[in-house]
Amino acid sequence: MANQLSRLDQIFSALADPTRRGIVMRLCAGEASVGELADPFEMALPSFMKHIHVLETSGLVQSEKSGRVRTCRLSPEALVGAEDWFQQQRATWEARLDRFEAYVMKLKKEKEGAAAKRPSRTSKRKGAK
Amino acid sequence: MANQLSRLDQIFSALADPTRRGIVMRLCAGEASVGELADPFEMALPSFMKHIHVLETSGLVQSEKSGRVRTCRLSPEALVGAEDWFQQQRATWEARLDRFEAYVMKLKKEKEGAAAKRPSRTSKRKGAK
DNA sequence: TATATAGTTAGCTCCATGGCTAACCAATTA
DNA sequence: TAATTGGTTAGCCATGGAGCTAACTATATA
Repeated sequence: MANQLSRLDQIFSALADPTRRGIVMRLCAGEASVGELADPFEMALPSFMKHIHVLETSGLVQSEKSGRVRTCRLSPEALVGAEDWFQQQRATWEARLDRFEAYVMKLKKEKEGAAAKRPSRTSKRKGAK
Repeated sequence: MANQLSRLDQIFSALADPTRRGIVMRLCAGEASVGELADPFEMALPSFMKHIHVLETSGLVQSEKSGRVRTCRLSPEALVGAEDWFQQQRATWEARLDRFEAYVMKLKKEKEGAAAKRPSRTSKRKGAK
């Protein structure tokens, strides 16, 4: 029944929608009612509420109702969780780059070792900003 | 015609799928052929190729074919772009928290000012790791 | 040249997503 | 108590995403 999506699945697919990113951005600035949140969007309320619901089940947003107004706030743990994923990827990716750089340096050294015999040729890299 | 999804839409929805996150993680460790990438996944090749294609149009992955083998590599700019989005959210969110904290401090001070008359009560915060 | 390998294309299902309207509570406010 | 406001529920529809099989192309290899 329940498709048992992983937490990251839910967070990323929640953030894949511009309306929902808009909501999250708005909530980063502070809590707000559903009406306030919906105001900037040209969309029927029920449609909008679905977005809120998606954000809630993803764990990005919490809400509570008092009287007839529902107030939403960000729950940043989820956001941070996703951010962590990127940092992990970057870590392994940068580690590899370091190794690659070391490898290139080694190649370069070997080349320079052999360069005494042949005319030298500097290697080129494109787009090194 | 072309639905003109924003770059972030594409990146996040690309990362919303565990197969595709798997591919990205694998590619963080270095380039690989489609076959190598597909190997760990129990999935027909055409289905798998769709994932590769999604990753390519999102800008997360680049590939080139030489002979009959297509080699894929990460293009990290896209990843970094998404990571940036989180950092921006976090920035505004933390700025708010700072302001909030300042506000709480102010309240606290005012309270302490009045505390000479009434018994003091320390405010509590839950989950301050 | 025949066979195997590595992708690719075409085309089909299924169901999740994003939007809508209409009708419906339940608190406020007049 | 009647009307308004703020949200909710139900249900419809169109699109797109993720998977499949079958058949095809192009490059290596025997």
